[in-house]
Amino acid sequence: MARVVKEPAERRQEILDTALRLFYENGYEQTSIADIAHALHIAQGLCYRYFPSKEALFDAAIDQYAERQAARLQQGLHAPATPLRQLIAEMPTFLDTETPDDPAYQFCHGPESGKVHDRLSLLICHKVLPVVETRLRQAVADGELRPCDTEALASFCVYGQLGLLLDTQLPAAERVQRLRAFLQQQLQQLA
Amino acid sequence: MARVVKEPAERRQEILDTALRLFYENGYEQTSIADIAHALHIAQGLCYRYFPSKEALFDAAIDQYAERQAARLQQGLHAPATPLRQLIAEMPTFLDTETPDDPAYQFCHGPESGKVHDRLSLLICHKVLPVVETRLRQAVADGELRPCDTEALASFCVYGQLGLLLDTQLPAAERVQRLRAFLQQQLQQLA
Amino acid sequence: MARVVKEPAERRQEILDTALRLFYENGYEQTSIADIAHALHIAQGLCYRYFPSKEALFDAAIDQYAERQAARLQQGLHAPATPLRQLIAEMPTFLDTETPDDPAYQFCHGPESGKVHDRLSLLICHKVLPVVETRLRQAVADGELRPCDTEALASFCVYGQLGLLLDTQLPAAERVQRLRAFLQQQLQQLA
Amino acid sequence: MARVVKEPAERRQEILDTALRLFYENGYEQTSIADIAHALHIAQGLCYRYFPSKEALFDAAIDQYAERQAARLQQGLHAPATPLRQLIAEMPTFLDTETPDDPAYQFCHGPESGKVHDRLSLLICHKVLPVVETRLRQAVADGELRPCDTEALASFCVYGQLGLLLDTQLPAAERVQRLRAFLQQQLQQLA
DNA sequence: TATGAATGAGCGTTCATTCAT
DNA sequence: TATGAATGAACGCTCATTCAT
Repeated sequence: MARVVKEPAERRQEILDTALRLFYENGYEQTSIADIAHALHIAQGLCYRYFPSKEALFDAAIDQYAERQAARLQQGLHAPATPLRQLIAEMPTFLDTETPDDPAYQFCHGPESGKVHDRLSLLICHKVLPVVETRLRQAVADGELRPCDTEALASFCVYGQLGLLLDTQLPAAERVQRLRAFLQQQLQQLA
Repeated sequence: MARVVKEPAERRQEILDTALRLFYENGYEQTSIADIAHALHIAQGLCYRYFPSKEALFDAAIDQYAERQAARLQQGLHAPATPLRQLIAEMPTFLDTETPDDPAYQFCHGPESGKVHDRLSLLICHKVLPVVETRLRQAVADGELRPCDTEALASFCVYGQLGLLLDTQLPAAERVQRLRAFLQQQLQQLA
Repeated sequence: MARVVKEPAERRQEILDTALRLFYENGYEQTSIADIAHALHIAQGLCYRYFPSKEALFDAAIDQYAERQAARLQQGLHAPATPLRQLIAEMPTFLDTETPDDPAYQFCHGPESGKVHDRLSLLICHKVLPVVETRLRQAVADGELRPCDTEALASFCVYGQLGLLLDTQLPAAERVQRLRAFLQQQLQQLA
Repeated sequence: MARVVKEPAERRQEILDTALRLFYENGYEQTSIADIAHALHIAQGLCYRYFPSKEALFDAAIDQYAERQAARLQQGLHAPATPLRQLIAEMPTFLDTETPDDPAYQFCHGPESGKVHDRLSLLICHKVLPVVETRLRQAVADGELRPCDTEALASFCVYGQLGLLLDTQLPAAERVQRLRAFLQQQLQQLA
């Protein structure tokens, strides 16, 4: 086939993106390196110049995605002089988004392969947890929040969303709205 | 080899138990049907009389385990005339236990293969959620709790624990204690 | 399951009939002993009381069928004082039949699995060949036919039909009719 | 093992040739992909780069062989200005040959596994039939042959040989000779 | 005679990974 | 950097066959 040469960083990213998509849509086991290479129009061997194994590629792909979501949230939370109220209003967005262009959109609305979705959900929560806890601690320091077990509170704020978010029975919009309302109410009681 | 004939129900349960243990200890992919059969001293083919595929065996195994955990919790929650306070005090036990004999003990303290542990955690939460919500609704009806979005509250009570429970840095005992304290405090505010 | 006891001969025949049907419809490899036993509502092990192996069962099944077809033809050919003309008119019936009750009907009109159909066709021809040759030799003795290589003639009369009979493009009725017309014409030239 | 890289077309042909030989000698079921790969000194997996399944490999192998036999006959039949007499004299060669170097030699004289031989015989006849019919139609057009059901005639000329050819009792040379003599005599009557 | 749970060997197939080009 | 033919080990699964009941 026509040999196409690209910048290593670009190639690497291409592979990560396509791998994540396929793993997410079809599951880890049901996605072979051949599938990924085929979708990218590259040779199988090329994947191994960028990642030492399939497992490493998978880990890198979901890790990068989770990292991005955590970074997005961090930006929102650390905007200077943003009150906790704001935090509450924005919290659910780390898992969802209303703009279909956002890669997170796929996460909540696209086709999904249960197992990978589960893992990704937990990984994102895992990375988001310290971000939220830091903000909560700051809120306590600022007097916005009464002193409490901020780690536990962060755990409930972050992981507690999963029950509703993973409930595929409910319309996505409703899940988000109810989460916001609930969180807002709870946090006000802790002020 | 000496041929041992057993009641189908007994054989089936044997396979489920051993399969869950091996999947949990070594991971889904790292556990072959041959491993399971070998551990049971049975022929590989016998597994296929009881489960149509490895995937189906895995699903059945984790499903049964999660179901049992949910049933355990339900018993505790529906003891007649038990106040919500009690509920709070017992909640974390659906994922943990102090008695090493309990199968749940393994879950929190045994060796674990991350991916299966993740899936099992979410599955248990998934099955426990409606149980808790039902109890919360009853609490509202009894005047123990102010009216609120019980579904969201249940989601936070159940899934919210995962952040701390999955934090392998903390000693298991501490995780449970802090969760209880936190939940108790929260629910009292909602009374 | 309810234990049903039958006359050995009857059981054996049941097994042969069902085996032939399944082999014919699904192919030899695609038909397992379990399939046959299941269709008969008997235990797998029972097949092995009547036939030593799957291969033996298959051979017995197609052999019996072919034998029957040959016997049918022989009756027609050896009816006392039947002229060769009659023979010609009846010949194609060894592979086909117009009565749907006849087991041969299935052969030409039912669903079929190519490979078994091929084998069965050749086996029937193989068994029919000597029957036809004997009749041809008698025809020569009776002066109905000029002396010739009766074995070769029988080969062409019997196997020669396969080309048209196996042509699934043509309607079954047409195949038979054309074969009769052609054979009749040919044999008249040899008178 | 030392890795040997070949042109895909060459590899593919190697596999086809060896597969046909082993299938023919030992039968379809008795020949495993491992056997074929072993005989070729290649890895089993390589067979699956060229053929999607064992069945597909088998079909491709016998199909290619039958196609070649049909092509050989076609050349002989369509030599310009060759009279039908010639056709008759050459007909049997589509299934047999006197030169041991010819792959067809193996077919009639080599070791054989009944079932594969049967299938191959019928497949060759199937492919040869239209070739012969075309020639017969031309013969009618040329006035070499009286008008008749050329399709039926072709069927008898081609498939009719099988009875003698498959008669393993007779010496191969005798089968061929008698077939030629018989066909020649028959076709002359149709002139 | 009949059952059906159990065996165990084998097979087709897949696929992560390597390497000659 | 990139290709893709080739490897080879493993694995899921099937199934003819056996045997305790």
